[in-house]
Amino acid sequence: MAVGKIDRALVADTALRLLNEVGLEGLSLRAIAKELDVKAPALYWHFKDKQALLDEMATEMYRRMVAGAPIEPDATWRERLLVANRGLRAALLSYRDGAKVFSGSRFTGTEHAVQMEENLRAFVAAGFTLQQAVRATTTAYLFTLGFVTEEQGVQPVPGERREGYDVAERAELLAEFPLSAAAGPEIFEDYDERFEEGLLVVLTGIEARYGIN
Amino acid sequence: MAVGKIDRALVADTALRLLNEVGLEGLSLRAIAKELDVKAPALYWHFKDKQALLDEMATEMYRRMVAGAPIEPDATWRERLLVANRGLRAALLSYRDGAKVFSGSRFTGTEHAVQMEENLRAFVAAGFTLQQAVRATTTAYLFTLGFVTEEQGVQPVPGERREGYDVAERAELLAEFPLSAAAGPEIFEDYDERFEEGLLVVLTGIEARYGIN
DNA sequence: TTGACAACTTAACACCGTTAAGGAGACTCT
DNA sequence: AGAGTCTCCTTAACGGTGTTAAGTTGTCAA
Repeated sequence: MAVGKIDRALVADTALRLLNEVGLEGLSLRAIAKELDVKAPALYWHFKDKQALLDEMATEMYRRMVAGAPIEPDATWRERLLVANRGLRAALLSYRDGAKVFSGSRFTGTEHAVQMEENLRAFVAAGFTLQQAVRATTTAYLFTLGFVTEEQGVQPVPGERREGYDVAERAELLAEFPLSAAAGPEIFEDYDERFEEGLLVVLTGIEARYGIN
Repeated sequence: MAVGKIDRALVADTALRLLNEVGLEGLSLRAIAKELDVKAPALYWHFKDKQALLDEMATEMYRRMVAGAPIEPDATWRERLLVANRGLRAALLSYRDGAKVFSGSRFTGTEHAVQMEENLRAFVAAGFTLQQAVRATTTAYLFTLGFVTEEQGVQPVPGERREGYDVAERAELLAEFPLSAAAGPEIFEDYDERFEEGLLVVLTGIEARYGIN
């Protein structure tokens, strides 16, 4: 594709684009290399192994999430958690298998700490202890990660559904379990609304447990 | 190893045992087959592909979780969520990469619905609508899944730590971000306590949001 | 005794991540 | 200008992967 010079950012960007077409399983170094008009071992000049490339992809996803969901400096802790977690979900959903790539990787560099520091400062200013601030934010973060992981397991890409997740068929199988059968739509549909609801539950819990306005 | 007949349950059990030695990455069909004194293609007689075997493994993990964390028939909804989620975490932690295997798979059969049905019934009896019941339980479930996924990313097996997660080293790198640096132990240590705390936040949120005693 | 079926083996395919060795081109130093 | 060095890439190869096709063995039934 591209003929110019290749660097880490270009590789990561290309890999992210390809990810949406082939999924994590199909994301081989040879496929990425072909997209860059290069042979697979060339990638080893820029990354020590495939995991390092995945780490860079996750970091880039995080960068785009921060850019796509900016937080106002005077936002309350509630607004911060809402914006950050909605933004995280949106960022993960914008790539096939985004949650898997993200949660299996670690950030490169320390860039991500900018946002983290600002958030912690705001929480502490709002009356949280540092410990409470970390626990509150990670509880919400881990819920979001779990949610999207599950969501993408059923719906790899918004709109298309993975086979074997037909709600009607499931209801037949679970005929002896009426409540479980009836719960089908509540488990495999309406992800947007259910995410909001779950996030709200977590925020409500944080407020009630830590007693901050 | 074993010389007698092989069936799905034995394969899944053997694979789970091997999982703890080699991790998900090292869990090849050839390795599993060797453990059973059989060649790899033999496994295709019992499972249509590797994912089907992983599904059976996840189902077996779930069975052991239910057996290891029994719920008293007259337990309150709070007790149910506590026991179920603590039990889930314990079950996932008892296998290397347990959370990844679990969340990447789907249950075989309908056996899991027994427990689900009983839980939903109890929640509805306690005053939840079915929708609220499902949302409450899945919110807690997804938090637990996210938590253990992250936990096992840092600590593949309780006690041993993955490289690159040294808290002191991390604090140096994040010298410009004092709060983030100080948050290190709160992010990478004390998983037991932090899980309890997060779970409590979720339960508190459920109670407050749905207004059930 | 023949035939069918279950449960396996052998051989092979296409693909994977990764390493070793080397080569083309640009840059620097004398 | 020439030699040397460094960057960035290629070619070739290694051992491994999931999976399929075809053939083999043993067991039970008609």
